[in-house]
Amino acid sequence: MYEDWAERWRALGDPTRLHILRLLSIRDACVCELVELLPVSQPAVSQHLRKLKYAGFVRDYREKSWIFYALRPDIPPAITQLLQELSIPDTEATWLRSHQVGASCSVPGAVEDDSLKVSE
Amino acid sequence: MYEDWAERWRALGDPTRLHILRLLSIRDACVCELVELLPVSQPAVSQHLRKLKYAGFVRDYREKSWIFYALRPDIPPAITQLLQELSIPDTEATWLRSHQVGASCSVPGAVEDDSLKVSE
DNA sequence: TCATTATATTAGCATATCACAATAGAGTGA
DNA sequence: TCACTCTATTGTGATATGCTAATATAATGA
Repeated sequence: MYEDWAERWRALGDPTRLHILRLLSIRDACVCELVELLPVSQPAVSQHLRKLKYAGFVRDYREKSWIFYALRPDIPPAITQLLQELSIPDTEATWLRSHQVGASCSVPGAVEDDSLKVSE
Repeated sequence: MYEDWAERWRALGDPTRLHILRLLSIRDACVCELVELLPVSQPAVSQHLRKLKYAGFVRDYREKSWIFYALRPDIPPAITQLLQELSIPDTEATWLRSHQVGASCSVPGAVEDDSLKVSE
């Protein structure tokens, strides 16, 4: 009976997933953007996103070549509020706000702009 | 940086610990009372309490032979609120409210009253 | 002090979790 | 269709978690 709730809490119990949620609180992002901003591999990001989706914290939608993830609007306000308390490095917030959605991944025709890259 | 928060969330990510917190939201309880109400062994309860204590959700204090655990008053209201949404079986709530603190454990001089026992 | 009770700790096992590398699947656009 | 990119899945290994049984520690009271 408590297991369902525990599973939801557990989804928040990983630093990488908290990081992802915090990034998504700035704006929707596609997987490849998250991969650029996070210090883990693409499969790791993918699996974290799956857990967050299953737990009901994010939803995904396709747009062109990318699959975007977004915070679900129906997250309990209490949790949203607690997430807001997580600080986020200025570099990351700036990166997300200054990049056009999807513009960071090397898809044909995408803008190449490494000047603001956080990693590497 | 997110690890500290993740650890706190993780403490909530187990059904037995949620159960414990829910019970403590009714009244303080000693370990042996919790052991009676929970379907796990005494060492398991003890270890869960240690995690909850470390995560800052509960405090403990000694009284006579028993060590009581109590919800900490400084839990973020958002979390307290979410905990309130967990239902609790009437049997357990009744048991806790009808028993005198500490009266259920077989200490010399303690009242023997199995009539309201939940388990066995 | 000694026996008893309450709680904590340790040891050991089964399972879950998280990471990466490798691979598979699905769109896109030429 | 083919080549390329993006994302998901699978396999595997290291570590963490949760449980019980056994043991240790601490307080009580005769």
